[in-house]
Amino acid sequence: MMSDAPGGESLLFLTDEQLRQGIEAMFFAYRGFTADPDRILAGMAYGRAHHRAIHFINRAPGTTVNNLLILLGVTKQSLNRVLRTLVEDGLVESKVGKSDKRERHLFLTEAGEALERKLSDAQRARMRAAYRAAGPQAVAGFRQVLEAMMDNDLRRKYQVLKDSGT
Amino acid sequence: MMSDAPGGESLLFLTDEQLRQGIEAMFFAYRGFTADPDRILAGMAYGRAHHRAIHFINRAPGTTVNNLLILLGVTKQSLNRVLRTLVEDGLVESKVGKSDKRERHLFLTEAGEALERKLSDAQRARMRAAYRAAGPQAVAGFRQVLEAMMDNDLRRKYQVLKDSGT
DNA sequence: TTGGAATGTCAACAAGACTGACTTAAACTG
DNA sequence: CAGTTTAAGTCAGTCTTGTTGACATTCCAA
Repeated sequence: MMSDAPGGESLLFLTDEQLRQGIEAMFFAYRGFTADPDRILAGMAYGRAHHRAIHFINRAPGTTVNNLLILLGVTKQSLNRVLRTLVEDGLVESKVGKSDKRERHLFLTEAGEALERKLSDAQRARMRAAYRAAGPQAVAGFRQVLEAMMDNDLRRKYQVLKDSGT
Repeated sequence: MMSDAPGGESLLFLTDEQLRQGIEAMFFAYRGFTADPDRILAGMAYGRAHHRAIHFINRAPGTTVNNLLILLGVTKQSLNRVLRTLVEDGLVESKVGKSDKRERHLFLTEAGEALERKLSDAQRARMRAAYRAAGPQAVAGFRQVLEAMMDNDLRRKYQVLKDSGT
């Protein structure tokens, strides 16, 4: 296993203690990462699940229900509960597919876009501050490690989203 | 801190699109981060909450309930349920404080340590693989951005843990 | 010494995930 | 065309993990 190159840098930073610190950093940072949107949503009848749905519908407008639940990694029953309230409240629109009428394509309404903006403004502000504080080189490393940490199938989906955004 | 060289890289990488990619990377990576322990715990009657408790009790043996719930960011009632099952199952020992009898000091039993090892071995293996794939420089950046993303009070607690481990 | 603060426990409830079984409609296939 | 598969949605029930509220015990300070 262990490519134990003697004296190399690659040994030093891979002690159990270093790895443990990375794990804890990940845990605490994720709390910060979700804190601002959570606060905004706490007032309304929504939670993190709604945020995630809104985020990805905004990111890939017209996406199907099936697509979305794979991306989110939840069951359709779980997603459906969330989606139903969002449609009822007029934040999301669900349109029957043109070529395949079994599919429902999802879009944000204006109200949905407004909430999306509010949530992602808050989250981006924190991200921006962290990026600023750490500097460009750190950001590149951050992204590299995160990508390496993903499961293979999710990494592929992430890449697709990334490229579609450019 | 900022090194805001005009026209430099530090402007370019802060577009909304770049920030959005960082947000999504964080989301997908966290899924990978928790996947292995989740799989292990799925078989037993435990979940992520138990993992977190076990992790931090191992990290700071003798810690009090109050300490732990601040670290975990949950209510004492929520933590208590988890703790109770762990004590009942003989993974955690709870000792009444000597100087202050209101406090309970928490320790892992041998069985608790065994489970801790199993869980953290899996999580560290993924972390190690990600670190290896990304390289030492990327790891430094990763850690910097994560620390900058934490809330202030959590960052302080994280630092204390980090120093105690060395 | 007494009243408030801190620590932890018990009970009840809500959000959000899960599985399993089922329906409807549309698309595909032999 | 009949039969199967796929996409979406629903209903019911369970589990984990979070919440509030009420309460007991212990400590400390006025």
